[in-house]
Amino acid sequence: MTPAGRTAPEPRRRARARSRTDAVTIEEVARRANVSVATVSRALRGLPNVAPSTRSRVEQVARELNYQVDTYASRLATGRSDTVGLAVPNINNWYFAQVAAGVEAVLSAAGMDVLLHSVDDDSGRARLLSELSSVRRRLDGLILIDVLLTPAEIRALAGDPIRVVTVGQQTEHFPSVTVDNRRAAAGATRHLIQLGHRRIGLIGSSSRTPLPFDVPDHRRQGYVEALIEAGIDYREELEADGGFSVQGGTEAMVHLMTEARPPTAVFALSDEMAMGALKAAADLGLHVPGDVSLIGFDDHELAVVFDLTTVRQDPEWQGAAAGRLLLGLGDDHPADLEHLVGDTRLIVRGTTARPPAPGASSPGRH
Amino acid sequence: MTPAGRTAPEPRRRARARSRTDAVTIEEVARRANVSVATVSRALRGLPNVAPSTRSRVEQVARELNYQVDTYASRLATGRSDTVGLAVPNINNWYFAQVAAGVEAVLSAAGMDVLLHSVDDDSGRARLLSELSSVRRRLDGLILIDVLLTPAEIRALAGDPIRVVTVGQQTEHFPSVTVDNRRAAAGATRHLIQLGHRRIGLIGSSSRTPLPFDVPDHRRQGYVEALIEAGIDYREELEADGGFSVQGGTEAMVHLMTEARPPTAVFALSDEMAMGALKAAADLGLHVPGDVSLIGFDDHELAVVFDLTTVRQDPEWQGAAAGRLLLGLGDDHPADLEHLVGDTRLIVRGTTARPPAPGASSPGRH
DNA sequence: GCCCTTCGTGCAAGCGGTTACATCGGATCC
DNA sequence: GGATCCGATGTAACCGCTTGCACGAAGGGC
Repeated sequence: MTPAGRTAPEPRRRARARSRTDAVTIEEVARRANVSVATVSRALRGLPNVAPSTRSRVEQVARELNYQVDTYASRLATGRSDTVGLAVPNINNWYFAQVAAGVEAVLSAAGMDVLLHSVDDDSGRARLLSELSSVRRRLDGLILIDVLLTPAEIRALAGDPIRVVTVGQQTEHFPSVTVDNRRAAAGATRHLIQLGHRRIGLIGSSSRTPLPFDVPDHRRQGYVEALIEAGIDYREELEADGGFSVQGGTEAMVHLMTEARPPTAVFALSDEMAMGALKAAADLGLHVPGDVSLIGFDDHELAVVFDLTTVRQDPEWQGAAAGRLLLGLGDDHPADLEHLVGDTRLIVRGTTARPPAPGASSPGRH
Repeated sequence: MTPAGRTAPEPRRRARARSRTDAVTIEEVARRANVSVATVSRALRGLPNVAPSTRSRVEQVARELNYQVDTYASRLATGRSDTVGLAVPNINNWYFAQVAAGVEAVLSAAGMDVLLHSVDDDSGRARLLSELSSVRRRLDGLILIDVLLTPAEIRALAGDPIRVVTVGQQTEHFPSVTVDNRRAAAGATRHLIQLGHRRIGLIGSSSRTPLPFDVPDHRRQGYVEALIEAGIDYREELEADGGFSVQGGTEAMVHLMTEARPPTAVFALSDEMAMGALKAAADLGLHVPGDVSLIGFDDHELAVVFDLTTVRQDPEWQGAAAGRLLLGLGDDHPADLEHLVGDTRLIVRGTTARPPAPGASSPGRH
């Protein structure tokens, strides 16, 4: 009556429909090379203790048969996947695309697979959250570009053997690649101040998420810091939300420049917003920098075309650096927690100049 | 003496160092739910013939234990990977990033993994070639964006169960998503002709690869076609290579406009090249469209900022469409070989106008 | 010449699922 | 009421590769 009481069915061979190409297996290679599968495995992976003659024979056979290891079988057996996830808010954004390119180049050159994971604010974000645990089950590494993590997520990841590197955002838990946004933004703002501007607008992004999004926050801090340092009051009404998009930049600029007392200079926290602002200025009949100065952030490929003054950073390098960091994070290096900081540099072009008139920050137009 | 003659070693349990998190396995779930692993597998995957009460109990246990199937084990067992490769020349390019975004959105919403594979002209391309066979062993699908395939590669892929969809390029072997580049380009050229232009330059890209790269070729064909139709001779000296980059566009424009008899209008085969050309015009002190008209192709996000006349296409839609095509390519649908053609539309903005003077194509400047 | 290493290989036990087939109890049918 | 079905489960054979351990053949040391 117990299941164990059944007569043991004799082993049967099943003619399972091979779903993929009837690819050659390691067994086939072993047979043809007159060795065991173990030897084939060792020979092909360059492990020691394989006679040179045997190795070359196996390699020969493998080549002839066009044998390719089944990565999934291998991954199952080893527990390693040589796959890293690349989580990015949205790849169709200049900055993220650049970073992604850098990451991909380094990682795929190292023979790793890169799993692209778009984490749009809403649904994607929810997905990451829910998939994080499953993700851990198939990834060796994870590169997070400007992706915010909740404390719970951090805890979950930190307890795992998975290697995590963040770009843009920085936490104390994982190695990271960032730039000194605060300082760079302060520098940009100082540039405007030195030109004589006192009413300096800011096109940024109010984090709509409950999580702190470092990048705009830090840049904003730098902006405020430079103002204070120059004895200029920070004015809330000079700040507008551009949502880090071209369109948003246009809207924010229209908003700022149609106020009762518009700024004489505007700092957009990204070049794309700055370009949108340029459009707004044109629409409003304002000359840049004649009527209003404008400075961006990124040194987007097209910034030079707009002759846009900006703060240069090198996102592709950042991505590559993140990739290298991840690769360096061998099982031996127990998370050195390296925090790389990329360069930034003020690039003065043609969209910034002295304010329209001396004392332009006063309401009188004399 | 034969190996088989050895005394069979008794089964031993190995305390293998679990490389990943000691994740809960299906076995653990089975034990706690008092069922067999088979039942767990069936219950969790929603297969029929599982008692509702059993199913919910299993689901409950799985949730409590935070069980996640090991995708690699699953993939090995089923032979399916639910992973598709996304091969693109370089993601840090507006068009490709857009397409990639579309692909990613559709595919990951369908629960598929997207493996990013950059195929830069040189090394990356070589890699694709060599990896193609191995790729087949781990991918269910492959989306090729503007990637050229050699006949050998096509043959290799076509003989496989892998589903392939191409974007941009079109072959008779795989379903594809393209736009009618020839017609769209002819339309753009006609627009210039109708404005009165007779000397129309072209900023394109001479395929440096031995393979035919359809996109620029087709656009160029459309250009030539429109010229001929209007009785205008095609002149080789009015064509310059912009390499589909901003920088290249600038160089090409400089080249064209410093010729003895420069064109009165220029058609750049991509917006990015057009923007580069805009820069060149500015550098040369030429007014657009006063001195020279300019039309692009893409309707890049920033085209509106430049007030650039262009031909709109929707790369993100194309990517999404490719993703859907791939998903629809079920094992049941035996390659319907659908060829989708996306919309294009002339967007007239401010960079095109009548030529500087009637008969501007004549050398005299009266 | 004998014992101990070192090398080169083979054996077979996993890795964690999936699934063909067997089993079993209760509902259905004459 | 007994044969028949059918739905719910369990058993265990894979999937294809990696790897700890065993083992025989040389090579070395004394």
